[in-house]
Amino acid sequence: MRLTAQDYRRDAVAMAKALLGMTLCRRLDDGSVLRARIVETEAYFGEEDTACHAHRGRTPRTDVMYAPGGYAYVYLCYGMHDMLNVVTGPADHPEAVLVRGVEGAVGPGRVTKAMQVTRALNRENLASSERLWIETDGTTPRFKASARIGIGYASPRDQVRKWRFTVMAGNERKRK
DNA sequence: AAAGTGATCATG
DNA sequence: ATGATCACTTTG
Repeated sequence: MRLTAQDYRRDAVAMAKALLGMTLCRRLDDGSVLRARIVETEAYFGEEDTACHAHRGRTPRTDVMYAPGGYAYVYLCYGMHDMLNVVTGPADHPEAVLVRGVEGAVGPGRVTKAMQVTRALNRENLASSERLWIETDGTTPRFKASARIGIGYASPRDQVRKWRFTVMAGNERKRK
């Protein structure tokens, strides 16, 4: 079942957990569809989060994070890797979830490479797009929380927050 | 351990 | 216009 605009309005931390076990779907130009289960995510929460790209305010790049939840935020990192984020939360509060891993492609740059996601999909509407969307089957895996990766520029307090979530081996539970 | 790569943003 | 910095990956 495909996520609707409403589903993306939850806050980024809750959404980062909820996305685990969901299926990232990508329709290519030739009509074929790639699907992969999400196994690792990270939450970035507002201007108050010094790890968040929007912590210095709205810029051309971060503008999409100020949209209401349900859009893709894709940016280029280190000149070679596209990173896929899911914008979440209400309008004007910049929150997003970085998709760090899917089954068969763990690592944010590997996710986009495997799923053929590029900056051409920046600002894509995940609720209505025919090229990129997310589906849930109503189950949720066990997961663990840890510190986010690659945010040495953030304040010590924000570096320590356990906003990285990774699926663990174990039994799935029914999502409520 | 260190290079590789280019957009982005703050500075001048 | 210039330059530092980067939600990383691969190679040695």
